[in-house]
Amino acid sequence: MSQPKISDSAVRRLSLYLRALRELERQGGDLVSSRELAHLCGATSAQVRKDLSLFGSFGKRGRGYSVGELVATIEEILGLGRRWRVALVGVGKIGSALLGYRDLEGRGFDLVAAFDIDPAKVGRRVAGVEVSALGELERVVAERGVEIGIVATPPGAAQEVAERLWEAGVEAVLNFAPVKLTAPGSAAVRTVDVVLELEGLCYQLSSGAEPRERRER
Amino acid sequence: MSQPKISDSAVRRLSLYLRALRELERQGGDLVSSRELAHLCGATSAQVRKDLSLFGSFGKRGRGYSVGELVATIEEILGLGRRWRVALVGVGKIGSALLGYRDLEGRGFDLVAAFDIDPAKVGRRVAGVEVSALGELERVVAERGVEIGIVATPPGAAQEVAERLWEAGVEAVLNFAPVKLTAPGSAAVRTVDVVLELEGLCYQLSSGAEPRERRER
DNA sequence: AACTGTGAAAACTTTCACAGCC
DNA sequence: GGCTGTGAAAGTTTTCACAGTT
Repeated sequence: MSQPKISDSAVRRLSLYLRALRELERQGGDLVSSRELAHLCGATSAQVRKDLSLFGSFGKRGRGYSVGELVATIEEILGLGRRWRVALVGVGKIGSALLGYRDLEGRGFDLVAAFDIDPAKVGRRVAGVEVSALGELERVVAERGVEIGIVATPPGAAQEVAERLWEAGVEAVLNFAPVKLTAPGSAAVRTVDVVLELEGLCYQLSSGAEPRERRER
Repeated sequence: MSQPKISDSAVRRLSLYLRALRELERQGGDLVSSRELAHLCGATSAQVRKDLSLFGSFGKRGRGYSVGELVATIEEILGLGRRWRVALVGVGKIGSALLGYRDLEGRGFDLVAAFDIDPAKVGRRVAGVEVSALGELERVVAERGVEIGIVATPPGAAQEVAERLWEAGVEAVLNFAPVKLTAPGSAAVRTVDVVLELEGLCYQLSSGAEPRERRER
């Protein structure tokens, strides 16, 4: 499965659908229409159907989609049918907040290692994860089979840390440092930048541009 | 200024350009070509020129763009020619990390209030900001002229908190809770969701889809 | 009647390629 | 020669609208 190459925004929407579907499942929902699901996610029904139809026909005409099946299908599409091993580099404020974010586990992500350059932090346990010395990165990443790295270092260190992660075999990096990471061809990178998001909000406030509404008649 | 309505991704790129330009400015850079700037931001030179040309002609043919002028121009476009007053709701792990994130101030955002429902936290100062009771939200937001709200509450409380912020006159919300916020027409909302980003990385890892590279010959 | 799946159309975004200027 | 600014072309994403299914 997962053949078609889909856009970044389609991947984002699939994640949103998944989140809504799990909530429906929890509430005992059985069937859901594209209209309902769209409403829950701020999309349109046509968009929902199109996104899903790229991967197959999962709905029942006249009735809708089975919530349970759709959860399983989207998990499969996104590669979430298994658990992922994650390592965190940089146990500062954001890093600690992430270590304490128990939701990750519930969503299939196991934080199996944490690193910091500060000797005062090394050896401590933060939210159940032992902090290792930065020098141990390569060894620990290999030993624990880390697949995803989270970079939460100061900006000046981020590129180097990311390179060490790639070198050590980590193919995906989630970056919280406000810098552009230059990655080798095959690696996946996403950056979360709070200032950038705030600036986007300012633009909307200043330009008076309504955020284009998606309405469903 | 700021007349043309530009896409969300264009706004994001402008923020990225700005970040790179400030760094260039700090290093004493004087002129920059669209090629260089693109390289620093992971865009293409044509994209940079197009983005900027939507707002006017700021470059000098044959030479490039003045770094200083461009910083000022993009700040103007994004509405960053002034300071913005921000309030945080939810002083948990993420909330505390944000309060401690001194970079916000350097980028024009003043954290002027923080709220929490937990009486044990109310009255404390976190990173120089006093935590107020949630019940005081309306009063404090009005008194301090808050313009942007950050929602860092548990998911169940996020919609209600956001509604109170909108009611109190806050027109922009940055949401860290993993839920879709339903906003009144004119309000601007952005959501930061770590799990969603991780899921996006998993898709790339599993599908083996190379993240389309942007190369400049 | 209700709803999916999907081609076709529309809208939007990015890239190309080159005239014009320094 | 090097670089911007920009129409036109190419590419991508979203929306429409309806045939087909239960």
